[in-house]
Amino acid sequence: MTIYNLCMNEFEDRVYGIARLIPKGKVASYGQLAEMAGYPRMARAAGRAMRNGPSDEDIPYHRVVNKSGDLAPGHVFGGKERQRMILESEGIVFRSNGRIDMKKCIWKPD
DNA sequence: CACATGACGCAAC
DNA sequence: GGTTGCGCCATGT
Repeated sequence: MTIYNLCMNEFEDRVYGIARLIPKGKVASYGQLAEMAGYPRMARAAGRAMRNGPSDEDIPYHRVVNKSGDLAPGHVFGGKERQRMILESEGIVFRSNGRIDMKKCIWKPD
């Protein structure tokens, strides 16, 4: 166990705490979560955190997406169609290109 | 140690 | 709008 592991634990805990706050009908980007957690330029690590995260029902992993509005690679939520279904059922608006309308759906916390 | 890979993001074209 | 290349950081080989 190194100092780096400890920092990552802190980072991940913060990311999970923030992700939990994403309201239904909104989405947040990986970079956004990283920045809100106080670690800008850690978008990739945020993505990794989502992959390794605990199976906690309170953490809406499906609401965390790429900044350009595309979904997680197919092997995560049992297919992009699946993730899209979930998001659409929450009110997320998709564009004809199959990506989220980030203009409307990006989460802007107070 | 060098290199590749990935739920990323940005600038440049 | 789209593609490409590069920087980013943690991990894996």
